[in-house]
Amino acid sequence: MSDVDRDAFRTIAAECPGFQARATARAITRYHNACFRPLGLTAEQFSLMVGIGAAEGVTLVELALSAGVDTTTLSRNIQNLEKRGWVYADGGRGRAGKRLSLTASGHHLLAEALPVWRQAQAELSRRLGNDQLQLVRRAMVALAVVAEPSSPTAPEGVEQPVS
Amino acid sequence: MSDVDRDAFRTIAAECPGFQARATARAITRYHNACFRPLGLTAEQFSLMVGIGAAEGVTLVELALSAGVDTTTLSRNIQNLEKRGWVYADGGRGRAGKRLSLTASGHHLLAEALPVWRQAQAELSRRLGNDQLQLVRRAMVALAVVAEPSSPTAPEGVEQPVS
DNA sequence: CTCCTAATGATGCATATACATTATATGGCG
DNA sequence: CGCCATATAATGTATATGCATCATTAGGAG
Repeated sequence: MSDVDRDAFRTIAAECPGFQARATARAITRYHNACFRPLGLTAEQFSLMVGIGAAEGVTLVELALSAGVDTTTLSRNIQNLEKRGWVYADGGRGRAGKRLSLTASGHHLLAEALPVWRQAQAELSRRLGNDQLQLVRRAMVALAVVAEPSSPTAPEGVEQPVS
Repeated sequence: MSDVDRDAFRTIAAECPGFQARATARAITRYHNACFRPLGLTAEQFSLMVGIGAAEGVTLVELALSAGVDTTTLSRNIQNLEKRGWVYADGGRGRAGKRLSLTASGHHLLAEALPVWRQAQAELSRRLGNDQLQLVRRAMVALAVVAEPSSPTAPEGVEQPVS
């Protein structure tokens, strides 16, 4: 192994936005998981329930698109929420789609989780500064957009779905 | 469900940095996975092998710390790389720690993956602009730092490990 | 020299993630 | 009215992730 290789590897480790995106997602997910743990809720479960509460009756496909998650992943995650009685699904296989809504139990739990999220958010804002927190969120939105395979300018070697 | 609740949920969905960090990490990981798929390599496997190649002989604990990943997660991910014959581990249980290095096979694979990564990186830079790409990476580093439980200013309810 | 503490690695369990594939139902066309 | 192409959900398989816990080993105290 030459020094050239080692330097190349160090450069990549320091510059790869994908590596950093994963590391950051892991860190903030651990943070939120710890916050929500007393409620028996994970960060991702909270996000999905918020997404459903924000648009009751949303279909599985719509929610998957807005969350940037594969429909098969969302299918299983929603099944978990259904098992716990927090989410109710109307409809199933077929063109109509599976329409999602919060149960009374789910709505109650989410009401308890809201102040927990607000405190966690306030703490992040205090540590990083509100301007910087908004800036990083918007920057991550922009990065996700250009990384999407459905972006109008796909990289070579990444096939576009024929529509 | 009142309109107040729905608006609150929409605000949270639009403002939560954790949700966006996960969505962005998923998107860019899908992008890199597609790039590395012809090599039989995942984005995370690439990142770990780059981390090992950048500091041969690094211990499992050190690599976990630099990658911001739990040691138990890294333990299993490294086992996967060992099974494939890309990584060699010297030492094991005990205070000495498990020292990691690339095998000849792993080094060869990584050499093939380097130009693939560079092209993917160049494509991202072209789409987002190099300044913006560097900005978002640095912003994510900052977010990860303040979200770490080991941060000097922990949020209430998140215990610090007694050292 | 022996024992014990602490650091380290691995495992059990649960959730999360996505590609490939299968199962199902529906809307439209003949 | 019946069939089928297509949209949708679910499942099989594999990787990734982390907490709680267990297993192992080395370093130090006595």
